[in-house]
Amino acid sequence: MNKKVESAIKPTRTENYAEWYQEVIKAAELAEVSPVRGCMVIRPWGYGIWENIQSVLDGKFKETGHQNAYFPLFIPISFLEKEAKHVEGFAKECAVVTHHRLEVNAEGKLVPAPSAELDEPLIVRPTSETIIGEVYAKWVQSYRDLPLLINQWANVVRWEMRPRIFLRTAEFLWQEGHTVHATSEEAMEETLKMLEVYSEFSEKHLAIPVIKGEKTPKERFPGAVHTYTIEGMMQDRKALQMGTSHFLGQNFAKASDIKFQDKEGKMAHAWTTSWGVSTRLIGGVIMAHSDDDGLVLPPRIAPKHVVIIPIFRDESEKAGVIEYCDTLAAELSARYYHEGKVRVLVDKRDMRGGDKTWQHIKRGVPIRLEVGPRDMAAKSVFMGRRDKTPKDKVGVPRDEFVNTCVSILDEIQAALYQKALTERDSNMRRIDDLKEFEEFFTAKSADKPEIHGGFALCHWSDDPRLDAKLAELKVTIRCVPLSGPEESGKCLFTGKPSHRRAVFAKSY
RNA sequence: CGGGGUGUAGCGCAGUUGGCUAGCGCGCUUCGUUCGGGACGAAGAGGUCGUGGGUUCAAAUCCCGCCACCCCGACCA
Repeated sequence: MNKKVESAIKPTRTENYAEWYQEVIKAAELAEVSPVRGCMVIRPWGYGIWENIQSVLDGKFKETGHQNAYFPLFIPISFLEKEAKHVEGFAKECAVVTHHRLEVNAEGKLVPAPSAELDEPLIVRPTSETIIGEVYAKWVQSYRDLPLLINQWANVVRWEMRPRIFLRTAEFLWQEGHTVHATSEEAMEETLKMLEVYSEFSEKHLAIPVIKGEKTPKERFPGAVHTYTIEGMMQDRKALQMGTSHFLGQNFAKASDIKFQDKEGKMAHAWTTSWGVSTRLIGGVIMAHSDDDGLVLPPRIAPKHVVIIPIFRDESEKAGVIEYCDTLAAELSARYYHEGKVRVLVDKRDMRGGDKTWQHIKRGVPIRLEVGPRDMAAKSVFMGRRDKTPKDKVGVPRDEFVNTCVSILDEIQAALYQKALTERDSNMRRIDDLKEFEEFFTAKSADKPEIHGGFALCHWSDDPRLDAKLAELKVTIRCVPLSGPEESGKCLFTGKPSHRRAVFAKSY
């Protein structure tokens, strides 16, 4: 009986990472492609993760003094035109609304009515700096109106040429914070404060270690003075930009004419910031933690923490087992776990236990309990943890499980973070030699590249030779880490003096 | 948007030198046997072959257009 261990997801990560990613999404019922080009349908399990992300972040935004508001989906084209770099950055990926009515033509087809053409076309927001700026200009009159600290939860549209579910879709969900300040210092403080909120959220809730850093001028948000980022490493060792926070200086304040009168009665343009994270985070969670049996969810954002699977032979056993499970579920649901309660599902669906179990494995539920007549008699539960192998299950006294459930969830959370951190750190290194750099980022088999590379910390300079080499290796500068110590060195590519290392990686 | 690939049942695929009523596996429904486990047997349900045109006695199959998805680029959260 030499049964080969088969993975629930095929292909595996090492066989074909890109395909594995999509299979996990399918198997876990997170999302699917929609009938609309480039857009995804987020299924209940995937949306449940987003709701948890939202609820935690929303709490943090409010703790840091922000309020939610909502601004229009449509933006007049002329608004976008106000900031030159901003136009350049977004114009080529904008959806444009040109008409406000349809009519039936001679062939019986619905077409935009020529008589209903808009005087000024509207774009569907790719981001809201310009429309919000326009409104803020009216709201901000005096230094007493500042700071203005607002966030909005919204959908945005960027007409992407190459969509990938959660990572890059034409429409996606996000939050965008937009703040206005009286001084440059205050705006910068806000920018970095929100970067810190993101980084803490990523590490504590998503269990993904991140590097906080500043984007180089080439990678900056269109119109920003400084763009900060958190960069996480996925299991294929590529970097994922998981959140950004922008110090916009006075660029947008000038473009939208956000002015205020200071204490001395002088007029001045304000200083603004913007910051956001999106449903891309779900893609990050998938790629950072999942294995060849499917999704693995950090408990703190899992839609369900515990799934109880009742096991019974026939109808005569059913009622008793279900009751035992319901009572257990009620007790567990009364326990506090961080921001809320323990989220429990009793899976009573009429289907085979094995199928059910595998489904929950593939969906990444942190703890599975299988409960049958024998467990009832022994006052115990049979527990499987998603951070262990599917066969690794243990019997635990029922009451002990109720009492330790919350700490087990914390254990799983910590284990996932630790694993991701170890993985990240073992694939991150300082490189001071160009040859080593090239080897680091070159796959051994060119036709079917294996998982390789990682984060390279290198000295650098702004130079065309560097750009050419990076383009050749398909590597980008992810950021210049904020915590990076000043140290003198030489640019890897030009030999010019450098005083700080940047993170180099392939990326999504 | 450039290069390559794919579109046949819910999913995975075969059929594609044009030719009977379009097939297989998984899944689904019902019944039975099993069952601390992704079971087995039997009987069923389910398809205008991505879409629009063309060629032909005859098109899933050949030709042209379009659309969508996947992969590799360029761009980006």
